[in-house]
Amino acid sequence: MPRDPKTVLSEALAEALAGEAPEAGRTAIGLERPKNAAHGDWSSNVALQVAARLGRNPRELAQKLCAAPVWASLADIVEPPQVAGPGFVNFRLRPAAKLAVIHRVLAEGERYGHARAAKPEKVMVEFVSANPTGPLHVGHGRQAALGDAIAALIASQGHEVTREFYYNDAGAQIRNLALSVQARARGIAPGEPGWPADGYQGEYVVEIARAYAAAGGDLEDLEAVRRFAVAYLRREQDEDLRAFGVAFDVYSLESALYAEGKVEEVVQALVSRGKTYEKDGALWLRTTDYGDDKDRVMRKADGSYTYFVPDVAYHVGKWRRGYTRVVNVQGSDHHSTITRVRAGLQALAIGIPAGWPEYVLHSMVRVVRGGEEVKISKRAGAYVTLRDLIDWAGRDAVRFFLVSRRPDADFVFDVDLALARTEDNPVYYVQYAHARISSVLAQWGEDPARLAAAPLAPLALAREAVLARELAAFPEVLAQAAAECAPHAVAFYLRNLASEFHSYYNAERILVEERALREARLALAAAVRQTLANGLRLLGVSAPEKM
RNA sequence: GCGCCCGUAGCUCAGUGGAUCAGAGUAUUGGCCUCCGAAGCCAAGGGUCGUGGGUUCGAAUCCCGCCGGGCGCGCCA
Repeated sequence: MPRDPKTVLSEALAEALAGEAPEAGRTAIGLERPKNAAHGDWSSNVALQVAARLGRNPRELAQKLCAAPVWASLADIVEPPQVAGPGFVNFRLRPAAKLAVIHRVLAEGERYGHARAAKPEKVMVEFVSANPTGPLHVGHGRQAALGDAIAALIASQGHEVTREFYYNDAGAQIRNLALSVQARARGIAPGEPGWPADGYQGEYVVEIARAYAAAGGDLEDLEAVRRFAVAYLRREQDEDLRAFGVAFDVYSLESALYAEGKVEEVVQALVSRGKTYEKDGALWLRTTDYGDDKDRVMRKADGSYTYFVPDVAYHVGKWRRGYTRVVNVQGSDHHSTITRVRAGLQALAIGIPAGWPEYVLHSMVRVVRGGEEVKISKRAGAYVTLRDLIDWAGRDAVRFFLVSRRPDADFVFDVDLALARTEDNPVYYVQYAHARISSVLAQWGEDPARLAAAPLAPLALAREAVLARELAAFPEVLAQAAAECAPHAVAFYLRNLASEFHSYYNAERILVEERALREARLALAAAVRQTLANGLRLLGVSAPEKM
């Protein structure tokens, strides 16, 4: 396998720099793909950076770098570099070097784009973590799609990833749920005498009450009602997640933290470290020492703990389990917890880095239907569930759509668009390219394995070079998306790759008479198909052969 | 009032640790199936990148003010 052009260029550039500007010392060589293809395949701004530091003329330095002797030895890979603009050094790869990626894709297959981490880490992605007080709604769907894709991306870079779901089964809200079910079972409706103050009004509560009665449950036993309701809703949530293609490795329970004494342990540690004080009958944590705008209550006057205390205990557990990188995917309405949890962890001084854990906060999903916004209110019970979305638009479309926007961007999910115009969803566009290529390969009828060695020299068209260039970018797209927890970059990449293929397909025929050209084009198409499939898989979307 | 996030084409959104493009989809208009899948392709029109300053050779991108929107600001979770 030929060496990666980027690495070759980077090393050669470093050598040229050492020759022309030894006083620059060791400098990071920035090499990137120009957005504008007219500027070549690779471009470096190293002359601009170094010149600014040394007080030299950037364009002149760039000229000297271009004239360095090293390029002559790389003549079979790259054309002589060119200076452009204020001092960029631009590279244009030789056609053969550019097309070589096709063989690489076909050789690596499902692994193409994946990387072997120099230092594999134990990574946990915690997401969804919905409390068992109701069905999963659209916001949970966004979180499930995001979290699963982020986990897959990080795993693709060679790290060991665990998907974890944490649920709060110990708080006041669970008690409210139990009281609501009990009330419904007694025939009490919201607003009527006997209805709990913060009761859950959704229809699903009626269903749980009915099921509890059918199972012969004792209405007076609130603890039994609670267990039944939690189990019922957990089962429903699991079914929805399964239908969405999301699976977790570990489920953690808040109640277990109490049962195992982890919460008490953390409180004691904080007290003995002098990070707390008593005031107004409550126990406070000095979170202001760690950037919070005021101290926070840990133990209320009634003796119970506030919600973030078990959360700190939970994260101590994550750290002790060896997760050096933890990504928590949460709605932006929880952003204030970040400071508190990190403050608690820092106050314990057990070696946890200041920025640990990482958080990916996503904005709320606004659902629009019939031109009007559907308010999401769990208490009122009127909201769009994840199950609804899957039923309307299908799993692939929902997952692709929910993951194709930046997490922190506002998000409008137009139900009518998903319902009535499913064919306009970009996911079909990408899948269509995959199916189209599959169809061409089937029509060709020979063994695709042969294509892995097909000579590529016949690929002389500009469009073919563009496709090869796009294919070569895939590994970098994945690496960056994984580092930045930005799966939407993959969705946009796939959209673009599909677009370039459709364009090529319409302009040129693949199954031409001439055998050498035919097989070269088939190899290119097969490489595109493989890359599309690899990208879709990371997003949890299927890559159909027919549709 | 304070904190975090956001403001880019009619609409939905990319690009945002400077230089080398203001872009995609959609909508509108006009073309392309005797030929590998028309769920496709080609083309046109459409934006002083919320606004006013600042830094720089260069700002959608960085800094400050303002306007507009979202989310938080509880001994709720």
